[in-house]
Amino acid sequence: MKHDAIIELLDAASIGKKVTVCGWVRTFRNETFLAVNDGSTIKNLQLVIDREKTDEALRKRLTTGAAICASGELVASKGQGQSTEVLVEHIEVLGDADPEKFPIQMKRHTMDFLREKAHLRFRTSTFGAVFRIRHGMTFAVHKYFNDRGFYNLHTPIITASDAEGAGEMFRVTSLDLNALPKNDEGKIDFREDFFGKETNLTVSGQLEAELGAMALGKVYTFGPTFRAENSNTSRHLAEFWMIEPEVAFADIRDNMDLAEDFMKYLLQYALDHYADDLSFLEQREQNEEKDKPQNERNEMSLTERLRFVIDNQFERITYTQAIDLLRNSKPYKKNKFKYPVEWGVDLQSEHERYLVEKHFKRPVIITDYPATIKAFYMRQNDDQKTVAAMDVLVPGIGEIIGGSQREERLEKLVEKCAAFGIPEEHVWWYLDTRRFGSAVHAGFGMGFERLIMFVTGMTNIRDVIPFPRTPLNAEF
RNA sequence: UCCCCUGUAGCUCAGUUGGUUAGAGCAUCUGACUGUUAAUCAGAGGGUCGUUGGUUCAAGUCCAACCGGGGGAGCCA
Repeated sequence: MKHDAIIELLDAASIGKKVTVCGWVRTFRNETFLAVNDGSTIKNLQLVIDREKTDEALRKRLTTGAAICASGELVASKGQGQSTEVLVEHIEVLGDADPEKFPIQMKRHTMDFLREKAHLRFRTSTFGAVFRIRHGMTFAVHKYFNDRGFYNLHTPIITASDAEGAGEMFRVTSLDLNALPKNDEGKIDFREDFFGKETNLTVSGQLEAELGAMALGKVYTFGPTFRAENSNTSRHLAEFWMIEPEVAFADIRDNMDLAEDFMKYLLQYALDHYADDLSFLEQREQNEEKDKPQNERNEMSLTERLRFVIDNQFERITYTQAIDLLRNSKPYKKNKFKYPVEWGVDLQSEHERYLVEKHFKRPVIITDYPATIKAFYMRQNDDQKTVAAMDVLVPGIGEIIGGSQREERLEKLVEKCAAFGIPEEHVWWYLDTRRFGSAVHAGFGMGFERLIMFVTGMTNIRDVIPFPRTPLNAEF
């Protein structure tokens, strides 16, 4: 069906043309003014319908949610709210939307309600904006890396590697769950399973990405990731998308530089290409915050926050410095923290929030954590106590990036495997990269949905992915 | 998994120390009006108060269990 995208028709340059518009009705005012949206932009196009020339039965079908196709001349609008409009000569209803039953109305809905209508929430301005931006960020991720000589690597989604310790895993099997084959010890005999061994959905593509980096130099993965944790928070999903660059001949400092530059690039890309959507989301956020007490509101607007991150250096401190800073902080001295602040214990949310939101008021990169609280593959520092790990924390969301310089020394890595109880025969292929032509390398994982939260100002991660997967929720 | 909050009309919410026939705005329907911007005006319909059980002369209101939703914590990205 040949038709014009609404985003093209809002431009005065198209005035005078005969145009055809297909889209969904947002409102129908005065039995004359039809606001139509086709997803090409957050803005609606106003169609002006001649009551005299349009029969009543047809007009009655122009209800919120209906799909229509109309043609006519694009003219400069006589009204105030828009620059152009279409004088409709012919209009057809492609799909009716029974107004008694269609749940999406032209007014404010709660995010809760729309989450239960995930199949229809795309029709709202908010979710239209969020998912246009999500697309833009996907594209920008690939563009950023491609422009800098990285290769996109498709790491496996089904994996037999269970050594990463990144969380509970979803099992993948083709066995008949009602008649599981057992071995002599009475345990499930995975030799009879599809792959002949236990397999799961991936919790990270990192280990495989490292293998690629040790030949291609700079690689990145961007794929779905699965965690079977019983997490019920506004920033966790059981199925989410993660970006994992991995770079050979790069140390922790290069890794931090990459993370910071990457984030700034993405935010700038959003500002450059999604100004209309961002300004709507900024307005939405301000409306939401009207009901909140002053101290819970954002000090800066959405676009101000994005610009602030772009224009300012990320704060870089070590874990040890963070501990010192926290122990000298007001809330610590006044006993406001619930959890202890001691060297060797992981930082709690309340501590990270204090550092990022109260003390520095900007993104913070914390490095060099105690080895005991970080993964086996992170490179041991010369102090023997800490590893070259880094977490990037941003206001409102917390950890958006986690990464490290990888342990490239075979003996050290073998020691770590033993210490973490990881059998060498499970990771022989990973260790091989350290046996043959090992080199300094580093990488990180960025939670894509957490990035989208930061860019759009949405406060629940379930509202930045089309169909969220969380405990007890796999509808749609 | 733990802590806190919550469940009343299609939606967003009121509902007093337990007390007649459970309300409002929006949406819907009917009518009016017609250059409107979430149009406006008038009228109408719309409820097993999440479920089950208990206390009571009497439960939307109090208690318990269960189910659903949200926020926070942990785990992490």
